[in-house]
Amino acid sequence: MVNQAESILKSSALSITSSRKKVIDVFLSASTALAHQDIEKLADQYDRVTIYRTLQTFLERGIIHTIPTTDNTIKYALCSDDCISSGHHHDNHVHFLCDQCGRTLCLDDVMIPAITLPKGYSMKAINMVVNGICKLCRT
Amino acid sequence: MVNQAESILKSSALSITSSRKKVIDVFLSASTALAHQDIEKLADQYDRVTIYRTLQTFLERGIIHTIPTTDNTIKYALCSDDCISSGHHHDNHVHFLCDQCGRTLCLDDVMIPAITLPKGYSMKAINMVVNGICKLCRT
DNA sequence: AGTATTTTGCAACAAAGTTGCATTCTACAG
DNA sequence: CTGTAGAATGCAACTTTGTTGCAAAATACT
Repeated sequence: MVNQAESILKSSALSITSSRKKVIDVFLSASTALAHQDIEKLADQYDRVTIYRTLQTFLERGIIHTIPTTDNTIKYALCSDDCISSGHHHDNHVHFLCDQCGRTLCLDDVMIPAITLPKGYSMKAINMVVNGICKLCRT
Repeated sequence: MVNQAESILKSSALSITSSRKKVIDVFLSASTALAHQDIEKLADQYDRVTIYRTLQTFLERGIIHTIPTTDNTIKYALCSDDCISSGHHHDNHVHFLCDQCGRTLCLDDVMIPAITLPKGYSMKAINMVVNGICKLCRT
């Protein structure tokens, strides 16, 4: 059986190292988007700098993407399969940030509606982030 | 003639100090949203800490609001008049981040469309940020 | 004008992110 | 399977960003 992390690295033409596999595994087993700090803690056998560089590389290759948040933290999440394979990034679902538990979730079923920009503006990417209380915190 | 900065401070029941006036003036004369760093440079006669605290205060009073961005910077922008006066914040226009010049603009004319969240989620705020090339950079 | 209260600046600190370089690891040719 | 070029890692030092406590200064109000 082929490791999922390894196949992701292979399809991005990246060399397979234990730190990279670990970071991908962390994402795969996380149900939410992660801050740098979270990843550092969950992969604490690796150097802080290595995590920075790994995330940087993954961003460039489109393995992960960032989610803008209203607090000052950047969150990272794995791109969905079709997002990776298509080469260029199109992440067109809405993200949800729970004000209570702080988790960032991908609402894969909620698409970002189309908008019309004023004349002269061209769009390369679009992000939609909702703040509120998530399902788990309400029950 | 009454200073615009002073009237903003008065309507928020804040004491009028030169640093606060300066920060508001910086926003008033800026055509774009500003990062903390920008404000620090444009109001560099004041201490770094004072800028932090001033922005904090303005956020609490709803004089300014934050704009989430995909890079790791928070941008601040003045709230529009009706946004301030209504007491509770509703910032329902789209923001634009130019990948070329780095400027963050409020597209006041482009409203955020309504979306439907999955069952169990409640919405408190919503943000929509478009990345691309702005009007000025295209010409 | 005098005074209680708020705001500011300074200093010290904590956290986050970056860079250069020597060492180690990976991929690949032979 | 082994040797090696090139890539990735860890370490140390550093810069930037953000926070906290406290004394001095400024503001609002009597």
